[in-house]
Amino acid sequence: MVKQARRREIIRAGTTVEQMVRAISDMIVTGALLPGAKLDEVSLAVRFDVSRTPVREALRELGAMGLVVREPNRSAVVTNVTEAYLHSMFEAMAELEAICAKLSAERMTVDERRALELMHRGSMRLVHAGAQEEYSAYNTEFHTRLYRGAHNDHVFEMVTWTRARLAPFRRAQFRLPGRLAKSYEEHGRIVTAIMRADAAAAGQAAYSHVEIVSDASAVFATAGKRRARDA
Amino acid sequence: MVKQARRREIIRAGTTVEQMVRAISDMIVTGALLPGAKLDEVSLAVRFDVSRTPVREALRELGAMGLVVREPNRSAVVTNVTEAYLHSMFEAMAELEAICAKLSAERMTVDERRALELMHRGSMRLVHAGAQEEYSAYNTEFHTRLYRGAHNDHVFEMVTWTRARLAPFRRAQFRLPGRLAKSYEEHGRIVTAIMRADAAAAGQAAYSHVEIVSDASAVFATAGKRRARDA
DNA sequence: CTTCACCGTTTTGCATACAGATGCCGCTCG
DNA sequence: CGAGCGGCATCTGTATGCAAAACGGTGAAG
Repeated sequence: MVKQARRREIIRAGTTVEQMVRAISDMIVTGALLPGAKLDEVSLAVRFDVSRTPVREALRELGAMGLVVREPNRSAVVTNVTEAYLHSMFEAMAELEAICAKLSAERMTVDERRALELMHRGSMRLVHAGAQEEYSAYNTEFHTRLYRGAHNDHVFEMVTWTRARLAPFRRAQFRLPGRLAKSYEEHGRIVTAIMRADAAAAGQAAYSHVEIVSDASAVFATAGKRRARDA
Repeated sequence: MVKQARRREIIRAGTTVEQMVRAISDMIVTGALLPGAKLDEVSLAVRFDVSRTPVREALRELGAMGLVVREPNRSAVVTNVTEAYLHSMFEAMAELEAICAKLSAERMTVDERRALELMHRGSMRLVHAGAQEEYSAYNTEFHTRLYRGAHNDHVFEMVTWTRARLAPFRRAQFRLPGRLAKSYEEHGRIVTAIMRADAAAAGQAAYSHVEIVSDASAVFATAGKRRARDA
């Protein structure tokens, strides 16, 4: 503890709360921290080389975002959800994607449309190569472009938030054989509708593109007995 | 400060963080705290009879909810938004209401449908009486029933969150003459569609029921010079 | 008259200390 | 042998103190 104080005088060490929030939420989203994992304040404080005070603030913020669950006098826990809630998130995601696609079809600038189409075409090779990692990156950018193209900041926030909460539960997305090609084809349908400014078609294509999976047994298995409580 | 410690031994005084979050967010939502108002930690600490630590946590949580804006080394400020962002929230609200109405038309139980219709009919008298306060309460319950009737918890969270953020900007809702009757009639259209399980009609009726108003000049006026900065 | 710089005051950010709550483990008693 | 209980270890919740950053006002220079 004294060491810490001394160190702060020399290097500007210690992380800010914002950085911690980012770091922890990244760990949750990427699956480094699985649903059900306990986040005790002291360990985190040591890990980030700060005192418990900023850690607590970060955890509270994560709690407000829904990434962790906090009960009084108990450690924060990476949020685990019931299958019903998971299903509701996927369904909501489909609706949000549909809204974004619809609005994108109506509002994207010429440049945005062109860029979307270009990127989409350019990544066809990833499908043939079966490059899962790279395709996943392309996929993220594709969807982000849709979200931005809607030109509605609040919708953007909602969809980003939902996507983050959903991320821990769909990590193995492109592992299944043929999923890449199917995804790419569905993207193509969305792109076509947007280029035609066909809002209804874009919305439908985007809605059906979201795989509404409520089976998270793999994740639930690792989370163990927490499962029942988070209802 | 010593006084505080002594007092805590006698009465269980001091508010919990959760209570403070509730209290402050209520003040923001009801308009007791106008957009642009500064929330300094010490004043709040005194007001709630706690130290700055829990106040800071409450403010951080409110920040994560979007009700206050926090910049480094600066007081938290009740969120003010640009007209563009305000517009995006209203538009998002319309989309969310449409989703809820659509899903309600598909999924409400018989009891839920009956209760909705009964409440709606029962409050016709409020329109004739011009009872703005009571109508406002009915209105809130009406919409909440729609949100619940969608049977989608994540959508419920999003719509509740959006409504809370929007609340400070539409307080004078039912003041305009004829607005009550118009609102009631629009509700009627939604109810009818839901009773018929006509999802598309319910969605459209709900969408057009949301008045997309992006003129918040009244609120902005009180917020003063903060207005320009919150972009 | 305006603008910029400097210094004291105020306020935030964080570390630390302490009190209360929770959970665990062994002990005792039935 | 099992169930209930007490005490200890651990962890959260909050108060407090200190350092650093921002704000405000005054004065001097242009």
